[in-house]
Amino acid sequence: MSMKGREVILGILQGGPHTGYEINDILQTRLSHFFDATFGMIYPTLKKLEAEKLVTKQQISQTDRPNKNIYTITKAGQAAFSKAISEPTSDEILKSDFLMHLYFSQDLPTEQVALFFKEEISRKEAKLATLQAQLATWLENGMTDRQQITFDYGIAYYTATLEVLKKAAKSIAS
Amino acid sequence: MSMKGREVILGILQGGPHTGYEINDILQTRLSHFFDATFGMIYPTLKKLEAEKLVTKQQISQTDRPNKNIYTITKAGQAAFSKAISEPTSDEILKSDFLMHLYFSQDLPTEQVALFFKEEISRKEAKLATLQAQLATWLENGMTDRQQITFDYGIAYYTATLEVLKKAAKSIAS
DNA sequence: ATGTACATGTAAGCGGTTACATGATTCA
DNA sequence: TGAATCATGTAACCGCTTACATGTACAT
Repeated sequence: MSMKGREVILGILQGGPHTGYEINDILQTRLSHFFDATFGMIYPTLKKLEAEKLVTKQQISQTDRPNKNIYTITKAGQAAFSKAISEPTSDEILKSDFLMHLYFSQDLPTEQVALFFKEEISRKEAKLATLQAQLATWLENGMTDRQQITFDYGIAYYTATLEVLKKAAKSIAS
Repeated sequence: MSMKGREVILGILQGGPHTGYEINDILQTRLSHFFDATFGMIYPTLKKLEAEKLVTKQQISQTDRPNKNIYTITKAGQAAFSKAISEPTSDEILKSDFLMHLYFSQDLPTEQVALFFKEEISRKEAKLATLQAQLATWLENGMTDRQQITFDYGIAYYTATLEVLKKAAKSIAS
């Protein structure tokens, strides 16, 4: 079994105490090319983790901004995380709704397929830009060599697939 | 919302009647780089689809092999599929347990990380080989130009990521 | 006026996973 | 003798999605 939201959140908290909002931010900017998270998953998971005593919550009252909860990993949490990270890795999974549409698009008009391409290319370019924009800040705040590999992987993945997409988009238009 | 198992199975049945076993085979060989399916999902989905009258079942008794059920899409099923395929496409999602391990691997010994790399490279090479091996048969049985793009995408994706992985594996070993 | 950043939560339910159960035939 | 191919299913459960609910401050 692969690492779930539970273990991923513990992993982020290993790097220091954070609020749910900050956890989401890290996930969206640095891990978004290989994990997808939403608040709907983050907050309930944090609650469960607290109930299991794998993290502790510190409530901070703020006047100008909404109150916040800062979560800190416990010893038990660190043990749970160490165990998870040592487990063998499982298969990578790619789910592409765009490729699925394309695969079964025989009865769709060219214009509609062209629109699907346009949208997928935009989304990927945006994702690539977000990742590239992160590099500077990330290097300043401390990026390990191993994390750099996950970054390179993301760049290569977006670059290679965008190239196929752009070539194909041209060919179907003609 | 993206296409779920339900719509994917309807899409395959648009191409002709099939058993659950055959549906799995198509999914594993031609769509495995952008969709993941298991029997645990296929059979229950087929059952629901039949209950909703989107497909019909024909039972075939066999003596030398297990009996089988051949499913055929109905008009209502075709309508449901047409609707689904016309919907806008949603974001691609990549889940990589390997990259997650790598991202959080600071406390793991080099040898263990090296093993993770080795396993991930093997898995990806196997996937790439399966896809490439399909090409000939697929072209014979009829492959649309649009399906060819999904194939090219898979090859590019595996090739580019394998390259990053192989380079990185060398660098961490030293 | 509109959007973005900050900030947290719940309830219902879906869609899939995991584990189990069965069994003949053919090929190496 | 073991593995692969053919072939189908169920039951329990989990993990996440979706939709909803709320509110301030600041910038454009």
